[in-house]
Amino acid sequence: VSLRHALLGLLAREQASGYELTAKFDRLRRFAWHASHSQVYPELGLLALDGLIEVVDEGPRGRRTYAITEAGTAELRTWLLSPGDDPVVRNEFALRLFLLSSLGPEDSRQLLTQHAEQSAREATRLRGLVSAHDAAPDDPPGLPFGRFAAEYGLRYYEMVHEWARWAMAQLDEGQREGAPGT
Amino acid sequence: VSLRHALLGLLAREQASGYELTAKFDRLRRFAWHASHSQVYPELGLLALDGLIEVVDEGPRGRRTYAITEAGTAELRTWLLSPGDDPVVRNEFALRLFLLSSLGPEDSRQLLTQHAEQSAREATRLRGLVSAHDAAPDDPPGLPFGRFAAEYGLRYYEMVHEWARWAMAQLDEGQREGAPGT
DNA sequence: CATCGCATGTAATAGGTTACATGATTAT
DNA sequence: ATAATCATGTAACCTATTACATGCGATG
Repeated sequence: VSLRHALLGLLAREQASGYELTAKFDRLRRFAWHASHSQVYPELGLLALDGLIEVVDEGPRGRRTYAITEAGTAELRTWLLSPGDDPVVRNEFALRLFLLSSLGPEDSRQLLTQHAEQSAREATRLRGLVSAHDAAPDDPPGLPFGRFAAEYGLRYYEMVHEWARWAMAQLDEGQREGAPGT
Repeated sequence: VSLRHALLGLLAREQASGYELTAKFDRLRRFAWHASHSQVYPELGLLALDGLIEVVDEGPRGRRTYAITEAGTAELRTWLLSPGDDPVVRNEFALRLFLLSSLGPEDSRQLLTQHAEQSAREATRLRGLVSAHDAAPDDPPGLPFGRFAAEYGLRYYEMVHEWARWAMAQLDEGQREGAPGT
């Protein structure tokens, strides 16, 4: 049940309302996790019942700001430091990359080109955010999710880009010989 | 509904039974997708009903081997070549990495060390498989999921490893100054 | 005073995991 | 014989998405 721990982790950084947490998930979605508000609100209620978080402020339109409690911090720490069984990743983008060799070489090349461009765009976007941040480390805004996370995202998309270019080169080579190694 | 397309993609490479497809998902799980047999078998039934796959062989203990049909190939191609909306990734490993700055610097360093080692191990394992494959490209076995996929996995874990080392260096630097930039 | 964004909630449906259940073949 | 692996299926439960529903507060 990672949603619990994701919420605890977000609240450990800073207190927030369900609405804000939902927005944070929107920025996490391309890298690690996602949850919609219909999942967030009930789970916040349960976490509060369990004493892992608490309401620390009530604002304008029914807004409740939650903060992590000591018990919550302990629970989060335990989870983060526990080994964690072998990872299960769900990544439709990667799935498409893996299945691409089911296509003919022309289709594959088209797809790879598309993915190479897409990942390059993402990388460029993140590079911009990162260098803006490094120039003026404005603590709250700017970066999607903290400096470490941004660096991770940047390196991830750079990696995908390089991989796609490599794969295209492989295709070209295969073309000139025989079977294009699956 | 990506399960359908994942199954179509796997069957496009080669015909297989539900049992074999389930095993393939086990090898895909750390990179792209997963499904258990209780999901696979019913979905194969539906795909067959829709004429996207068909039974081409019946073996020993009720074993049915499926193959993709022309309609299935067309459907897969359409899906693969369609742009695909912005990716949603679910990756508990990455989630842990992102939340790590919620911890104190000592805990963070411990976690990063752990992750650096884990990703190094994975990278080494894949590097072994890849070079064995490149030496003797035995088509069916050896690689977890094809040469392109193995390369992707390898580069992914190398990237995570480098990132973890970079993050640790950042921590050290932050230590010597003030706040460790989130 | 109208529209947009903030803010929360619930219900219906779909997707996915775990547990239960069965039995045939192969290897030891 | 016995155990391990192959092979499928279903039921119960949990997780997650989409749709429905409501209303306050700020901005133009």
